[in-house]
Amino acid sequence: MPDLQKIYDPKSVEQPTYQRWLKSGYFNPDKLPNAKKRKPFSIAMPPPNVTGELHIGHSLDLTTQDILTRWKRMSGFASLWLPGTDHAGIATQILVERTLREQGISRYAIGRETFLKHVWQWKEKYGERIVEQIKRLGASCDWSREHFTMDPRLSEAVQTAFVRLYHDGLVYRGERVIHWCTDDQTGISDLEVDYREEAGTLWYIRYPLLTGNEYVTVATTRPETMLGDTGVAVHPDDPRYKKILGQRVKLPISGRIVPIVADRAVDPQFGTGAVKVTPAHDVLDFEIGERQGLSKLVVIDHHGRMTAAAGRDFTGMGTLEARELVVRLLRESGNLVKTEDFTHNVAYCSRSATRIEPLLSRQWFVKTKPLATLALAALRSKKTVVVPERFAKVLVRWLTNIRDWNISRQLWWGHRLPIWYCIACDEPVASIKEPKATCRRCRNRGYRHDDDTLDTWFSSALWTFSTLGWPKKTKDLRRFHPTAVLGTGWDILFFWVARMVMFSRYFLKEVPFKTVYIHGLVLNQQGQKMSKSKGTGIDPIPMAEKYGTDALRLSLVVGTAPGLDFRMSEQKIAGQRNFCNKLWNVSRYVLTQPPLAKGGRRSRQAPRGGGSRGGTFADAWILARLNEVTSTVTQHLDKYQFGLAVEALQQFLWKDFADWYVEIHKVEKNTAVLRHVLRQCLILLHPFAPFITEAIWKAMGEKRLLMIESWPTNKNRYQHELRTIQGFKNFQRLVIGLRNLKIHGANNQPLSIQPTTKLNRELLARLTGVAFADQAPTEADRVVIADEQLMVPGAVAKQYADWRRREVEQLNRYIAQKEQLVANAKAPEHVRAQAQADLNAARSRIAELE
RNA sequence: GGGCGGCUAGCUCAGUUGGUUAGAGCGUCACAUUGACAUUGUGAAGGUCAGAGGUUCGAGUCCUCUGCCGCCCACCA
Repeated sequence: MPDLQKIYDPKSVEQPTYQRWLKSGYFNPDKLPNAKKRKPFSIAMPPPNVTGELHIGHSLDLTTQDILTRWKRMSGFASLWLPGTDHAGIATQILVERTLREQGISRYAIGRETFLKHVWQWKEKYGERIVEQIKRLGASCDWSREHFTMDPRLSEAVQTAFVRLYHDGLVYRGERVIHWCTDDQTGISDLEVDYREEAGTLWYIRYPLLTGNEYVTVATTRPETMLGDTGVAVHPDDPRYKKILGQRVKLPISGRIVPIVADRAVDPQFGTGAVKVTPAHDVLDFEIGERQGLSKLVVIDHHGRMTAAAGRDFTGMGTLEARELVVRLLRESGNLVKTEDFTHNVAYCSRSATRIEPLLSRQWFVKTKPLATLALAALRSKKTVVVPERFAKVLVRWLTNIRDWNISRQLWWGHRLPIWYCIACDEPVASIKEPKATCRRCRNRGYRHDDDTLDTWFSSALWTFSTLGWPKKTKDLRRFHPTAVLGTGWDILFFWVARMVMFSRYFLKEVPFKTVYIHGLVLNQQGQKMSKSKGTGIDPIPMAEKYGTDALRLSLVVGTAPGLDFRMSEQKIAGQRNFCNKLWNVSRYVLTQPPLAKGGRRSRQAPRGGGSRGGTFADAWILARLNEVTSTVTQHLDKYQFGLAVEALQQFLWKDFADWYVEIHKVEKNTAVLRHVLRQCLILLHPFAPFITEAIWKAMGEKRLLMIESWPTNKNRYQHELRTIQGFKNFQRLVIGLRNLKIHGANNQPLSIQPTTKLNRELLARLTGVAFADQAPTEADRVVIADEQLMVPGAVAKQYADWRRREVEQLNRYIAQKEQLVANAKAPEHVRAQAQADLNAARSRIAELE
C-alpha cells in the first residue's frame, strides 16, 4: 500500500500528474485506445490573449470545458479540445507600445518593421506563460494541435476568407464617419465603444438667415463642430420651419453659407427642432448629409486637433480649446441664445478610455446583413442550441439589427489586409500575394500593400475551422467540425459567438458548434465584475498554489448555474480544499484496509450488495446510492448543470460514504464494496477534480490512467434500490435518535439502555456512543425511536420527551397538510397514494413521541 | 427609449418538467475527539422563497402588476 500523506498536498501531485497525462498522449484523440471507433467530440478553446495573464474568468472557461472534454473522453468519445492563443491586435499593441513608451521609444520613431519585431519578441517572451498557466489548471487539451491566430496557416485562412468576401461583394471600402480613438490612432467598431452618462451643456446658437432678419436657432453639445457645419436640418413636417425650408443661413464665425434641409431623422421634440449638420464629425449628421447631398468638411484631425479648414484662428487647437473660443465669439456676436445643463452619453474607447472622436474616414467594412441572415437561420432552426436558451434571443435581436462591421484598423500588429493598390491609379485589388498582373484599370504595374490590419475578431470568427485546417479540406476538419460545444461568457456574445456563426455558415455552410454554453461572469464580493486593473480580482494562480488546482476548479463550479454571474471568494476555495482533503483521507482509510481475502472477487468487478451474497444492508444501501448518484451526475452533465452534478457527488462522498458507510465499515467490513464505491467516486469526480482523483487512483494500484477509464452507466435497478435507500433511512433515524437521546436526554453523560428487540449492538454503540445492556436500567421508562422500543432511565426519557416536544408540533402540522392532500379528490392518484404513505409514517412517528 | 437577469437561512448561492416537512456551503451555538481526516465528527438554531393579485385541487416554480439591485442594446443633436 503506497503511503499517502496525512494531508493532501496538491503541490507534490499536480505537476507529476500533468506530466503523466502528457506522456500518455491521450490529450490527442487520435492516440486514445480504440481511437478509430470513437465518435468525435470537439471543443475549440476560446483563445486567450497571447501576452495576457490568466485571470479568474479564463479559469472558469477552462474548467467547464475541461469537465466536458474529460467526461466525453471517458464516455468513449474521441475528445478533442483544441487550444490556442490570440494575437489580440489592439490590446497587445497598446501593451507593447506603452512599455516602449516607458523606455522613451515611440513606435513612429522606430517604424513598423522594428515595432513588429518588438511585439514578436514580446509574444515569444510571454506567449509561453499563458500556456503554462492553462496547463496548471489541468486542461486536457491537445497541445499537438495548438494554434496562434497569427500562425502562417491561420493567417492564410484569414486572408483567404477576406479575399473571398471581397470577391463575393461582402467586403467593401467605404468612407463614412467612424469611431476614432485619438490615443490608439485607429478606428474601432461599434462594439468597442463604451458610453458613459455625463453632465454637459447644451448650447443654443442662432444662425442668421441669409435673407431678412430672421434666425434659426440650433442646439448642440459640441459647439466647436459648427466650424464644420454644412447644413441645418429640420423635420419636413415641422410647421415652425415650413417657411424657411430651402433657404440658406450664414454661419457665425466662419461666415459660410449653408442650406436648410428637411430630414426625417430630426426629432422635432428635441431642442429647437432644428439641427446643425456636421457630416464629417457625427454619425447621424453623416447620414443626413448623404441623404441631403451636403458637403463634408473635415475640421478635426486624427489627433483631435482642429484642421486648417476650421479657420486660421483655430488651426492646431484641441477641440476643448476650440470650443471655448467658439463660445466666446458667439457670445460676443450675440449669437449665443442660452445654455442649458444637459446629461448625455459620451462615447469612449473601451481600450484606452479616451473620448471617441467621430471622424470621416475611409475604412473597410463587412456587409453583415447577408451573413446575419445565415446565422439567424442557424439559431432559429436550432442547428446551434444556446444554453441557457434566453441568450439565443439576445443573439437574434443583435443579428436582426446588425450594422456593417468596420474591420480595418490603423494598427500594425495584426493580419494585414490582403488589399493592394495600384501605384499609378490607386485601384484596389484583393490578393493574398502582391499581384503580378497589370492594373485592370490603367494597365500599369506596381502595387502598394494596404497599411491597415484586420480587427482581431475577424480572425477569431474563423477560429473553429481555421484551427482544423481550413481552407484545406483536412481530415480534422471533416471529423471535428462542426465542433460540439462552445463554452464562453455572455460578454463576448456579439464580438465572437455571433460572428463565428456568421462566418462558419458562410464559408463552410455549417454551424461552428452545435451547442453554445454560456456561463456567468465571476464577480467579486462587492458584486462587480472582477477587474485586474481595479485590483478587485482573485488571481487564480496563487489560489491554485495555496489551495490546490482541484479546489479552485470545484469552487468555480459549485453553487453556479448556467448563465448566472456569481461571486467568488477565497473562503469558497478553502471550502473546496477541505473537500479535497476529505476525499484524500477517506481514500487513506480505504487503502489501510487489508487486501481482499484470497479467492475473494477483485474490487474491479462491481460487488453485489444484496444480503444473499453476504453483503450487509449498508452495502446494499451504499451501492444503491452510488447508482443513484451516478445517474444524477450524468443527467446534470447532459444539461450543463455542473454545479448540481458536483453537489450531488460531494454530498454522496462526504455524507453518505465518509460519514455513514465508512463508519459502519469499521464494524462490518466489506472491503470489496468499500473499494468499489471509492473507485467509482474517483471516476465520477475526475472531470471536476482531475489531479487528486488521478493521484488516488494510482495509489489504489490501478495501472491504467483514470483519465481514460470508462464513465459508468447505471443499470436500472431502481425499484429495488429505492426501497433499500428508504429502508436505510429508518436505520439512520434510529442512529440519529439515539444520538439525540444521549445528548439531549442524558446531557451527553454515559448512557446505557436496554433494547427490547434484537439490534446490532456493536454497530449502534459505535455510531451513537450509547451502551446497551441486557437488563433494564432502574426506574426505566419506555422510549420509541424509529419503531424500536428502548428501556431508558426515567429521567432521561422525561428530558428527551421535553426536548422532542417541538418535533411533535412540527409533525402535527405536517399531518394536517397530508390529510388535506389525501382528501383532495382532484389530485392525481399517485400523489394521493404517496401522501397517504407519508401520513401513515408520520402518524406512527407521532405515536412514538407521545 | 427597448430588453434581460437577480431578489430563497446572518453571508454566498442551488432548487431541471408545478406535488416529500424548501436545500448546500460558510458563519453561529452546544458538545466530542490521540488511529482516514481539526482542512474533523455529532447535535441544534435559523427561511410568511421581495410585495400584491391571478391561474390551479396544489405555486419558490406558471401569468399580471409593483418595488429595489445589476446588466445589455440603442443612441438623443
